[in-house]
Amino acid sequence: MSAIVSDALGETAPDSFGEGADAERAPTRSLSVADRIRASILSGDFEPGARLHEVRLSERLGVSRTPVRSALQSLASEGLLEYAPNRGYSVRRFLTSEIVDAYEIRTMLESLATRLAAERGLTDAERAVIEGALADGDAILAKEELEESDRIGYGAVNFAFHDTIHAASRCRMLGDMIRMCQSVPQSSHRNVVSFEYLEVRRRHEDHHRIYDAILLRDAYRAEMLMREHVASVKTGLVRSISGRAPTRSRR
Amino acid sequence: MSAIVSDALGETAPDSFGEGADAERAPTRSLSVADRIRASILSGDFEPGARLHEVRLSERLGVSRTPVRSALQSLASEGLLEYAPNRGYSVRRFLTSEIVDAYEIRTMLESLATRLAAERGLTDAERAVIEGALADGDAILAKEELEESDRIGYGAVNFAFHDTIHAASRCRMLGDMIRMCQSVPQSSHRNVVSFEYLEVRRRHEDHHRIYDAILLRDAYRAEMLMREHVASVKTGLVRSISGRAPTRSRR
DNA sequence: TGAGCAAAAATTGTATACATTAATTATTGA
DNA sequence: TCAATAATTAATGTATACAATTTTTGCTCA
Repeated sequence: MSAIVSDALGETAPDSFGEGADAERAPTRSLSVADRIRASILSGDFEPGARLHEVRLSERLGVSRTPVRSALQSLASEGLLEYAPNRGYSVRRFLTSEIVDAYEIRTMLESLATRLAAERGLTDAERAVIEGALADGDAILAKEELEESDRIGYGAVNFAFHDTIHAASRCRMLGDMIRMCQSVPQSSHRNVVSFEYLEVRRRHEDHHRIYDAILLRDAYRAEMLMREHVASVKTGLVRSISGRAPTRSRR
Repeated sequence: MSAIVSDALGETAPDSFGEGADAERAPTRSLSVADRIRASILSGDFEPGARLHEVRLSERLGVSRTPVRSALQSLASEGLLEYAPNRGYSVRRFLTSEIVDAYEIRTMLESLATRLAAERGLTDAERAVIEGALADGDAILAKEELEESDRIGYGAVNFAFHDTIHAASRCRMLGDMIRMCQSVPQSSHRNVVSFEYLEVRRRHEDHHRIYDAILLRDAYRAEMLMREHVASVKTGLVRSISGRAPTRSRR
């Protein structure tokens, strides 16, 4: 992987609860604890719906309940946990419909981010990261077939590409919202849903076209390309959720 | 105003810090305090950028720092406050560009919500609320001119219409995100930016058309109508920000 | 045996004391 | 007089004790 891309990733090792140097660098215990619990949840340490007991977490993490409570509140506001007054926090359950809906939302948000990035232009650093990601992806695909081990590598490429566009939109709120969408299972850019060679190559070609459109400042084309790009991933996901139609949220 | 609409509004009186029956009903102090501080900020009690000292707030509200801290964290995650580690919370400043960007985002989110509402259909109660709002708006506009006192009334109508569509999208995340957009100054549905008769009438006609499209389950037309509807409000806002182009965020 | 209820335990919510960091003021030196 | 720095003040961060609520347990009674 190009050094530029791996730098841009921040490379948070999935140190589930083992206080990585990363977490230790956080300015307060509350933030560090939030990072550690988040990583733990995303790596699947807790079942969906599982309660997170404040005392147990505080003992396990070696801090008092205060920073734990603060961290849990943060994670709930990120959409990772559910909160009920006097009953604490639990890992959020996602209905299939919510996962699909999150893709609908992301389709709109990412295409908007791409339009704004095209309108506002890229910095030199951002161009370098994207070009690195595109080159890395080209290299992975040059083999004409994909191994399971390429999943992580291409996941990083995919993440770097999209994340840099989010940053280039120069709109913090947009980045925050896209991050919320990504806390939904199977919706992270690191997770490449369908991993067949032709699918991945097609999506990588999309990346090239989107980047070209951004460089040419063709905001409308960039927006539409990204919309189709994300929407096609959603379609793939829906198809992969077996044959049955996505279940609708009850009420 | 029709009873149905005013019911649907929940009518949170702007009781800046006076613990309304509403806040008192909250299950925990943290939540009640958050409600009271939020109302206080939105009613303009604090300058943008003003620090919110935990001790002063806790004294003023008659609670300890614990629920105040929890409330401040909530408000920061809503986008109303800014947080810096070891330096506390302050009222978020919005650049003009951020206000405009929030409208761009809302345009996408609200049009998506409208499409989903059309696809998924309305409950009887939702139809009743919207029809009430439309009738109330018709009544206000029947006079062929608007007084300043109509601002609040039409604001309520506007809010009821949009809020019901958000609910009908059956997508909590979408509602949350639209709420984040509305914490941006001048971006609440209650705030009717331009209040000239012809402008308001045009927008109210939009409401009628959007509702028709939803009833007919014409998802694409409903989406596009809402997109244009919100975008036109944005355009009006940009025009009203005097002649100069909206300032771009630095960096 | 099971439903209903009461007591106990466990868990979250709040207050407060202390620790740590940032901001302010005072002091020293040139 | 001003700049740099030390001492002080004030603010936030954390730990812990207590209060209120929820959940569990075990009992009673039909």
